[in-house]
Amino acid sequence: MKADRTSLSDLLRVSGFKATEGRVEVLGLFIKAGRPLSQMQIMEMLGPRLDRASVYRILSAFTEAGLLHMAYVDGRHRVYELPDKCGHSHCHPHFSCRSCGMTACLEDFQVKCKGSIGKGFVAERQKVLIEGLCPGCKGK
Amino acid sequence: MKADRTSLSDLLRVSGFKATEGRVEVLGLFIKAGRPLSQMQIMEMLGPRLDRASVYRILSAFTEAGLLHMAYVDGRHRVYELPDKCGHSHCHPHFSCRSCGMTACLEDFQVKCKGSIGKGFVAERQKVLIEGLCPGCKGK
DNA sequence: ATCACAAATGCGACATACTTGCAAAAAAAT
DNA sequence: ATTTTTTTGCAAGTATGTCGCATTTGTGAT
Repeated sequence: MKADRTSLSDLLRVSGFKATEGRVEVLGLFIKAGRPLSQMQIMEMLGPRLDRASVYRILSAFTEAGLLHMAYVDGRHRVYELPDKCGHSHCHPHFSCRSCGMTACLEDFQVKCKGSIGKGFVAERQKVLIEGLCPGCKGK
Repeated sequence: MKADRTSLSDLLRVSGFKATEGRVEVLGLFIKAGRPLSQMQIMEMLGPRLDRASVYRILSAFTEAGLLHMAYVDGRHRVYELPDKCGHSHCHPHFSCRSCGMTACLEDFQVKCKGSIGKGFVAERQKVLIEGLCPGCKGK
């Protein structure tokens, strides 16, 4: 995926947004990182160029527009990601290390569901989080 | 499951806890409720008999000892439950309505995982959350 | 290119969920 | 019953997220 400012701006405008500097930067960050990001991580990468409140607003707006998904909640942090490889009704699972908090997308891991969720319920999305230990924290 | 105070106290002591009144009440609440509970719900049920901070400490301690699981995060609330029907490496999935926030345990819904989470990673627990609409919010 | 308008931002204040330090109280051990 | 250890209540503190409002910034029209 190309991530130059012009194409990012176009993508934003197509999604109904003004292509402001902050939005271009945040969207570019997600594309460049290729992994889930939280507000805090975004702030750390951008420095004080963008206000905390603006980052929150951008994340909410992007999520509502479908440009981002809230991937999972990590402790107290909401973690967002591009909806790459996520269909309408499922999303790839994630791993989270309970020791160091490190997270990763699990691409080679499939989840099969069986059974009914109950009469009258409509399933729209499926979130799977595997908790455990990463290689670094395993030995300790 | 019997839930009289004496057996609750014994269960607590076996788990390495002092059987204080607050702990007995909180554990009894989970057993009687038979559904996931948040700190706020517990406070509402108990009234001012137990301090907010104590409830948080009890929930943390119980979770660390394996008496409870943190089932999922509902908005800003951490929701806990007894580890009934949850093995070491899997846990029954939950449903959450995106409209009204109502949640439920999915007992008749199995999740099978296939594939590797990666070399060196240790999976300890699996959290599955289905998001969608409940019967009440479906029509709107 | 400039202007005017709608929308986004920054800032400060607020809200909420949770945590921590510490003295007092309650279990358990003696 | 007395001592010891753990837990509790209270109050203050921290962290994450939200809101209102004046100011700034894109954008489309001129």
